[in-house]
Amino acid sequence: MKSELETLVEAGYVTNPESARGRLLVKAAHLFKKKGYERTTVRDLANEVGIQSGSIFHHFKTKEEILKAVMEEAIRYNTARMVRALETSDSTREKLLELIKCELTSITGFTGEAMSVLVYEWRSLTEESQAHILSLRDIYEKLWLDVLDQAKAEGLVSGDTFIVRRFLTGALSWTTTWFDERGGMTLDELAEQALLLAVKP
Amino acid sequence: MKSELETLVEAGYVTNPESARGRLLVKAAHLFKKKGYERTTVRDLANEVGIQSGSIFHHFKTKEEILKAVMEEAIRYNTARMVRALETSDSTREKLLELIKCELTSITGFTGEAMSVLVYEWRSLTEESQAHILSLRDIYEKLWLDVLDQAKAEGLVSGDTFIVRRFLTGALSWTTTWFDERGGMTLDELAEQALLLAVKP
DNA sequence: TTACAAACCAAGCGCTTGCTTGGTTTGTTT
DNA sequence: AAACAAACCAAGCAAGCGCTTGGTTTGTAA
Repeated sequence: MKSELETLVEAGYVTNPESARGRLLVKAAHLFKKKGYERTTVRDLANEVGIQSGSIFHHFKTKEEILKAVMEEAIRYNTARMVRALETSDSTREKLLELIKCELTSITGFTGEAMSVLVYEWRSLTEESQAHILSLRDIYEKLWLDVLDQAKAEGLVSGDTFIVRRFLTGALSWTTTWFDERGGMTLDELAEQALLLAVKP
Repeated sequence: MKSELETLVEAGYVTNPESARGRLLVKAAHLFKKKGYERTTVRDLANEVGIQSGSIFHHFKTKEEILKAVMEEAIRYNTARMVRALETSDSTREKLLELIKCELTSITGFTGEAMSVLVYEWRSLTEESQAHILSLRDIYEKLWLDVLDQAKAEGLVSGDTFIVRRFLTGALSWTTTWFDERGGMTLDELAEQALLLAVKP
């Protein structure tokens, strides 16, 4: 069976991570998370990929465009994964848990470094790029709010759904700094704990 | 009555914000939050303070030392405030609420910009500075964990206290990106909402 | 084999950066 | 008014930065 990633690549929705451009983006996400965007030079990045620094500009016009691409592809990929997860779950509680799992996976898994960059480095984007990324994030957030509003209507969640979502955003994105699956706790267990932040037992 | 800040200044524990060095730190925190540490040049900072860029190095040996000082003073100040708040509260539930209020105040109030810098810019510190700041943060975190452990012993909190604290850290620190007291919600109301993340109703 | 484009190299330009230097001003103490 | 230190200025250096350039290699398809 074709993986979701393959499907999205073939649709031209995200870059194939095995292409020259894709490998560059993966390494960029890695360095941008590890050292920060500004502290990472194009020479660092070229060295990591194994090419000359000038060759980078065959694939991207500017360094900032690399940062933008790292963020954009991460959002695209994870939005698609969330849409799919919502389709296959029934109850609202289950949908909420799936959203949490999806977000935790996006933070700790394949796109983890890119998601971290998205959170910490958005100030390094030009205003135009910021607006563009923000519009993509709005689509993502709409999925969350719709489910949370449904949960509230069912009495599953109390309190303002905007605030619940914001608390959750912070709590979940912060896991990137401490959670390690090797630490004895699985991601699903962590998701269950996180669900308790939002719903009454 | 003498303010807590004055007391700490006289004890030589933090820098007087009205001194030359103190004003520099306040402006630095402002710029570091607004533009990020790496994107802020010593010329930017000097311009904001109203001096020449070279004059900065009369007060600090390196640019990194400014960043370190911004972080260190913020932690010192807020740790002192937390200790004081715990002294004047009785029940564990009250202590927990006070901790949350303290942290929210540190994030949204006087030291807000510095706390934001602390969260987002620690990678720009040298390893030595990172270790130093971390040791100060450990003292701060110990206060939190002691209260949370007490709360768990009283059945007020369920689940691992480490994880509860980490969820809270993320949720609260994220408020810096969205909370605005002018938005109709007071800080105390927000604190009550945050308390619900940790304790059973 | 030829044709062509994608991918890359080697070299370096122009600019900005953190920081240094030697000297001057300002404020306080005696 | 003398003495001294804290605070600051004016000028610029050395290094590192993003990015450009003209040319070469590699892969692919007819």
